[in-house]
Amino acid sequence: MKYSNKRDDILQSALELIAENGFHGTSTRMITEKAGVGAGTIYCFFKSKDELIIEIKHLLEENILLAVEGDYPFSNKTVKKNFFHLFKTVLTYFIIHPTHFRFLKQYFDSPYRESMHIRRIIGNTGKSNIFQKIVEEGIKRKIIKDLPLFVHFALVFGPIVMLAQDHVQGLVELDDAQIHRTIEVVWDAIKRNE
Amino acid sequence: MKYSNKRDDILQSALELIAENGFHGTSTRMITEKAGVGAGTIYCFFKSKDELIIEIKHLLEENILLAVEGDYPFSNKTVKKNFFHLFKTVLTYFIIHPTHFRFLKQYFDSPYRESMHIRRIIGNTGKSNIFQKIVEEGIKRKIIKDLPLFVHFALVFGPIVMLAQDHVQGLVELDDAQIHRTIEVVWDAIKRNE
Amino acid sequence: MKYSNKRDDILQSALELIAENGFHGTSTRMITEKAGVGAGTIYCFFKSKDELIIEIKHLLEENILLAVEGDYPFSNKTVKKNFFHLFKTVLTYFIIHPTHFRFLKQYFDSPYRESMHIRRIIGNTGKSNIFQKIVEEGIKRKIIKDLPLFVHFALVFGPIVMLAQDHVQGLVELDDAQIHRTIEVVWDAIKRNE
Amino acid sequence: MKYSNKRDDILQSALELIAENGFHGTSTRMITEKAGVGAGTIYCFFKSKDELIIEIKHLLEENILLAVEGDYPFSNKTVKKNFFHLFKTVLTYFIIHPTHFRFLKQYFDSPYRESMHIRRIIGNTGKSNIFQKIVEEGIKRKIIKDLPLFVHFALVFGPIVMLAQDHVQGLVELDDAQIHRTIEVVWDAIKRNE
DNA sequence: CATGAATGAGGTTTCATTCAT
DNA sequence: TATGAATGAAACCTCATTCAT
Repeated sequence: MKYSNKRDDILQSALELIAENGFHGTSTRMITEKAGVGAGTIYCFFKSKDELIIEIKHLLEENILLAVEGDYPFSNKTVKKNFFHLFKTVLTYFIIHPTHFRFLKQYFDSPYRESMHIRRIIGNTGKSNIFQKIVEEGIKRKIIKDLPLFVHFALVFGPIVMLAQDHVQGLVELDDAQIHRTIEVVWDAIKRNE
Repeated sequence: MKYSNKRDDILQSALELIAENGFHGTSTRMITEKAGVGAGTIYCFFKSKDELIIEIKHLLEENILLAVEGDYPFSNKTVKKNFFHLFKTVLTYFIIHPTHFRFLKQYFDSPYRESMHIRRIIGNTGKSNIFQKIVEEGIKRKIIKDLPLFVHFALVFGPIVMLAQDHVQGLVELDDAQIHRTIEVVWDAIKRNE
Repeated sequence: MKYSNKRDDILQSALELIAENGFHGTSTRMITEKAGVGAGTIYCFFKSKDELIIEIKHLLEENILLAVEGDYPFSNKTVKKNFFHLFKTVLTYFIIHPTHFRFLKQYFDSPYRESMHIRRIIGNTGKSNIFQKIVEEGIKRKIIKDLPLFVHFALVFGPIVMLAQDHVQGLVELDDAQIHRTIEVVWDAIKRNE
Repeated sequence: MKYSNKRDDILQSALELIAENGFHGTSTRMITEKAGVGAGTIYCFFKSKDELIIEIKHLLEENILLAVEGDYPFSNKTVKKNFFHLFKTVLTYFIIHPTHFRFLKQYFDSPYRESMHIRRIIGNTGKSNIFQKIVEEGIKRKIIKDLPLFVHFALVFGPIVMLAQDHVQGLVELDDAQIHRTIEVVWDAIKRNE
């Protein structure tokens, strides 16, 4: 095994507590108590509370990327199919993993790491910029409206985040049918008329 | 004048500091120093730091509502015109008052007041529910798609918040033409086809 | 009054505790408890534990300088009389104020402030460098041996520090007669033969 | 070999680190890392960090004693020659081994082991009290002034320590000629006039 | 209404030490 | 003998809040 159990326990406890109470509402003491380890054990694995938080962020990013890319062959499909897949996978991921969503929302929105933005996860980060590719191909093929990428991003991920937020807060229930209808509507926004 | 100058100074200082540094990054000491008042003076006007923050939120809410309603006669116009007015006013407000946007973003996203949500400002709160009225009328008249209100909300305010965020962070410049084009696209999403 | 009582209480408690237990053996908690103030009160007056310690050092330095210069007119006397006065005053000061001696010894010897040295107090600091003047005048008048200043310094203050240390540790009792005889001997070292 | 390599490595690392950073500035972790051993290995050889430090002190004491006694036949020589030999050897030892000097200075000056004193190394301790013998013989033969031993000690070792300190801190360069001249001056102090 | 000295609970982090391997 | 993961007490410091003025 790559890491000891305790390391994982700490990561999991921190993820859940921070999703619940925010960074500043979560003391290292709370984390270690929930994880069932000694108060100093965090510092066997992470240089500081900050590093722990950044590590969680990295793990979640990898996770989401995996969910989106997975074994789905983007290159064999139509622009519309790719778009539907991306939208559905991301929204579903947030609904299935509300804790991850809440953590990331706090991470990107808080002044904790000012320079980051949720788009970095799905949009432009690292090896992957699936969304950008879909949009650019759609524009080139005259399937999608010719708007700046950041507008497309806002049109697509703005609703995703807000719906996930509603769901996570228990204000609404999103089933597959509802999600599918919503994607159709967003597609109406970005697709070219006629 | 309704309030003493000192009270206003405290509110203004707190608003700016919190927009910049977040709730937990802003100590009462910072607020009183920036406001040029004594360390204890906050407690002449507010029961606690929390109450101060809630008061700021209320004031901003009123402000935005005023900007949206202002002297615009919603009842004399078409659904589309009303929608365009609402979208443009809200987004423009956030762009003109980045400090307000940042404060509210932090307020609603943080676990500070778990039960709140940005929709409460514009959507459903208190005396006003303009958005709801526009949507319901549009649905009744078969101009707007028949979707749950919360979906419409996500489709409209999701992009607004994300664009405002981009603008506030200095990632993009949103001029009137750009805003107008974006509204058209969102309208494509929610309007009925044919 | 320039400072509140509490500030003085903290200074005094810190001085005594550090003289007894050293810097690292003295926690801020010990200081505040001995001073009878709250745990955070140190930070009303000093930016950090370090600043508190530095402030104590400054006060002691001023004190010693005052004792040495006082109203003694160095310029009216012979080199030998001036030397006797300086030696006696410094050694006596350390004997009367063993706490001050112990604090300063720890301050200058510990790697706390590596760059400092006990000579700075009496020798070269700030406006005053009495010892240097005495030595230089003595050399010019051919009363004192022509050696580098630092050697003279070691010859004179080395024994002073070591005797004070003996006294402070209770190993010996130094009375005025003993001190006087000792000065004579040190004078034998630095004075020119014939 | 008497001790395992690891034990020696720990002793050497601790000596160097403590000379550089002081007792409290040197963690057991630093020592074991520098020594290239496991974190717990210290406790295979020493009951505690304190015991390790005391062991180092003992080793250094033995070392210095060896340097002073070496194969120099104190009993065949004059008081003055013996005195010169002792002074020169001790000062030179400190200059050659600045790490040892710094360690011992910290050890004796800190409240770490309150009861100790530098004199114990050379003066009165254990099997050896060379300095005492020289002084007593000098007094008996009317070569050295009839002063208490501790005064002689201060007169001789006070300057030694202070010069070594200057040298170690890089404030001065002490060559053999300089050392020799200095011994002459100290000798002027303690020798009987006429 | 206004102050600011004072508080002390609670925050993150360090570190000597232990113990199962 | 040797390890190093794990511990938890204790360190320094921050900060919302109080209260005598």
